[in-house]
Amino acid sequence: MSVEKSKIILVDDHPLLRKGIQQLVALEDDMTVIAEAGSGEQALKLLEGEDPDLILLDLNMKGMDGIDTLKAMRDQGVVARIVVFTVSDDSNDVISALKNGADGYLLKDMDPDDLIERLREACSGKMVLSESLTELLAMSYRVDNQSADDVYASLTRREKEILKMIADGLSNKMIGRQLDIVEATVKVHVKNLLKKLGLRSRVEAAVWMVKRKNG
Amino acid sequence: MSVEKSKIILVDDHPLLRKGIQQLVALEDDMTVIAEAGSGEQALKLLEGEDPDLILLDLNMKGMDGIDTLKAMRDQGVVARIVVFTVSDDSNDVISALKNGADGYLLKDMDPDDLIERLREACSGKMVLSESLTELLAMSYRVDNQSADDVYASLTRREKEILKMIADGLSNKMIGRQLDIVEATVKVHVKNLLKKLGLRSRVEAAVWMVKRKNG
DNA sequence: TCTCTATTACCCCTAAAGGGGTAGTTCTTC
DNA sequence: GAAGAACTACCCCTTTAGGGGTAATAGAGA
Repeated sequence: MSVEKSKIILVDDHPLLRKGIQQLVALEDDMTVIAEAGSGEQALKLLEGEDPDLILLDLNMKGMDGIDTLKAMRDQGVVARIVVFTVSDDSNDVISALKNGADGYLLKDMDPDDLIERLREACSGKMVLSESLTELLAMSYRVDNQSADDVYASLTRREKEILKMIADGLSNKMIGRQLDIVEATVKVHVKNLLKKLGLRSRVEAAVWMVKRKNG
Repeated sequence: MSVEKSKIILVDDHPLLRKGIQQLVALEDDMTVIAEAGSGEQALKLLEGEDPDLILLDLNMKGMDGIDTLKAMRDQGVVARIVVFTVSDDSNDVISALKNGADGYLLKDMDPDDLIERLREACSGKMVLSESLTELLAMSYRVDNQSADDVYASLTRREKEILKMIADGLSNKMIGRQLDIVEATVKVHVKNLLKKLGLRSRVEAAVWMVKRKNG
C-alpha cells in the first residue's frame, strides 16, 4: 500500500504566506496541507472537524495570538504536533511556546528546502528548532542557575515585595491589606511580575522564589 | 477615674455554657460580657455594631464552624483579641486556629478560676493556651524539621502524586488530564491533602513540597 | 520640557480554586 | 461478612486568580 501522507494545517493571518507554504508542501509526496486558518479562533473551530498530524502556527496574529491559540489547542486536547512558525526570535516567545506545549519553533527566514525537511522531521515526532535558536535556548537553560538573578533584578521594588508574599502563601487580598493598597492593584503587580518571569501562575512564582532562595 | 472594663463577646451554640461564663465574668470587676452569639453568622453580624476587647469563640458550632468564623472575623478586619474556647484538643484544630489569627486556645474542661485568669491575660494582650496543649504545640513546631515526613507519609499515593504536580505548577485540569481522571476528582484530592497538611492553598502546598525536598 | 517608568486604581471578562455535601466501587483488614 | 480506607465522580456554592484594557499621578532622566 502507498504511504499515508502527513496531514498539515496552516495557521497564519497572511494568505500569501499560507499559499507559499501550501505550494511548497504540494511538491512533496509524503505530506499534504489539508486545511488553512487565518486566525486562532478559526483554527480552533477547524480542529473540531479535522485530525491533522502537524499544525504550523504563526505567533503574531491579530485577535487571539499564537501562544493563546497554542494553549487553547492543548486545552482542547489536540494531540497533533504543533510547530510555531514566526519571525520573532524573542527568547520569551520561544520559551513561552515550548512551555505551552509546542513541539518546535521555526523562524520564517529559513531556507524553503530546510523548512520542508524540518516539517518532515516534526511529523515523525522530532522536536524541531531553527539553528539560530540553539544558543538562545542554551542561555534559557541557565535561567535556573545564574541568570535567574538577572530576571529577578528586572522586577520593580513592589513586584519583588509582592513575589515574596506570594511565596508566603498570601492571597492578593491579604497582600493588599498588608501593603495598604487595593486588591486590584496587587493583581496588576502580580500580572506584571508573572510576565517578567515568564511564569503562568502564582504557584509557579512561589516555587520559583523558594527555589531561588534555597535550592 | 475608674478602670475601664474589658468588653467580652461570647460565641457558642450552647446557651447554658454562655450563661455560665457570663455569670462567672460578672463576678469580676475588670471585665464584662457585652454581647453573646449562638452562631458564627450571628457573631459576625454582631461585630458590625460592637467593639469588644476579647471574643471567646467555640469551634464546634452548627452551620459556620469556629475556624470559618475566625477567618471571616479577621477578613472583616476585626482587631479584638480572639480566643478559641472548645473541647477539641485535636492538634489540627489548634494549629489551624493559630494560623488563622487566634490569640489563644483554651479547653473547656479547665478550672473556672483558671479560665477567668486566662481571660484577663488575653485581654492584656498575652497569648493564652491550656497547659495540656504545650506538648502538642511543641510537636507541631517540629513539623518543619523532622515530623514533616510523618505528615507526608499520611498522604495517600494519589495525594502525593498530585502534590508533586501542584509543585510543578500544574492546574487541576492538567493534573486530571495527566492522571486520566476528571478535574472534579483532582479537586477532591487537593481538598483532602490540604486538610491533612494543614495548609490553606495550593500555593502553600507547592512551597511546602519544594522546601521539603531541598530546603 | 518631554518622556519613560513605577505605582496606583479602576473597568471588563473568564477560568481556576476551594469547601461542603452525597455516593458508588474496589480492596484490604479484622 | 462487616468495616474502613482509597479512589472515583458528581452536586452545590463562593471566592480567588488572571488577562485585557484605560488612566491618573509622581519621580527620574534625557
